[in-house]
Amino acid sequence: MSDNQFNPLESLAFLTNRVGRLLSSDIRRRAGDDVEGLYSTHIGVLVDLWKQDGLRQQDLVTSVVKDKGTIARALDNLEKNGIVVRLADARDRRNKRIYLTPKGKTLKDTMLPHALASVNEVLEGISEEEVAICKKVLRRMYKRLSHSRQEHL
Amino acid sequence: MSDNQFNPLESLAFLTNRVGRLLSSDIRRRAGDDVEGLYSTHIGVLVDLWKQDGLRQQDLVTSVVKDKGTIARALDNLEKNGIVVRLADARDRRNKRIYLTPKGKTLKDTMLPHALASVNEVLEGISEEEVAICKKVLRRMYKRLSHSRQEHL
DNA sequence: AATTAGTAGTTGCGTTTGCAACGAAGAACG
DNA sequence: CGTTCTTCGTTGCAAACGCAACTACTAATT
Repeated sequence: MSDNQFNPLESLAFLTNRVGRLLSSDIRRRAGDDVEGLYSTHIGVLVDLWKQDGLRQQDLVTSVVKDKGTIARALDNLEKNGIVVRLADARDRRNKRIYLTPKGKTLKDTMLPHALASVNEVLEGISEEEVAICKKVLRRMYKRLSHSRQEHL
Repeated sequence: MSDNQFNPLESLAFLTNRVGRLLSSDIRRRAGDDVEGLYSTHIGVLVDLWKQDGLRQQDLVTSVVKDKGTIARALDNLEKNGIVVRLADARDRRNKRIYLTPKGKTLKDTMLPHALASVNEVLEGISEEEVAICKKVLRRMYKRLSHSRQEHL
């Protein structure tokens, strides 16, 4: 059996899966006590919120690519720990807006360095062009997959 | 807050995570009834076995990048469904070798086309060179992360 | 205005997951 | 040999996950 038959699969479907999981756990390992009780879903949510505060819960579902229920419970957890608050949108009360508390904003300063250190160390020696191309390919895959996903729901 | 601060993170740690998950579920969606009861871990295990039959259980743990227990239970499931068998290695009876049954080998023919179709469709319009670079970067990341992971266990 | 359809979020349920503690088998050392 | 150390696999447990059913609210149609 030829290995070539598997290369696209092996290299992309499963490599992305595995690299993604390893990166998350590497970041957690580095952050250690700083992220006590925070798991990869929480970190994913926080990264989005650090980027833009006040997102709707549904935005997080789309972006983190997990189930509504999973996100709802992750937010329960973050809210219970005083890291975010949920506020109903005045214009459309179906929506809830998620805001970082001061504690949530502080967490950014403690965690982000670990996350950046992890990524930088892993990418050391790889040229910026190559990294840029890799990102571009992944972004494209992401875009198409999330479209075709919505079509089939 | 500058977005640049997030780019490496957003693009790699989380993109890989999300693309990986989307790809798995896309493959499952395409395969439909053919993969009744098979989840992403099972598919990951099977892809490895299709590539090389008779792997040790530990090899799968390393390659699929999940916990020992997770793999043990995934194999319980696959064995119960008559897709693989576990045989103790005669030379070192701590090891168990995992072999595909005829049913497991047949499954390859039904599932692999779906998996390949998914990947090919998602990559359409992206040049082979770019895909190759993307793979190279991911492989490198994978290698480093799995090393640093073992060091810290 | 009333009915219908659609969207956002919550909750119950069964499965999967990672962690940690355990047992079994071999390796290394005296 | 016998003891200790390591490696591979299993199992208990609690947390996280996806799915599906449900509620609350809004939009569209009549």
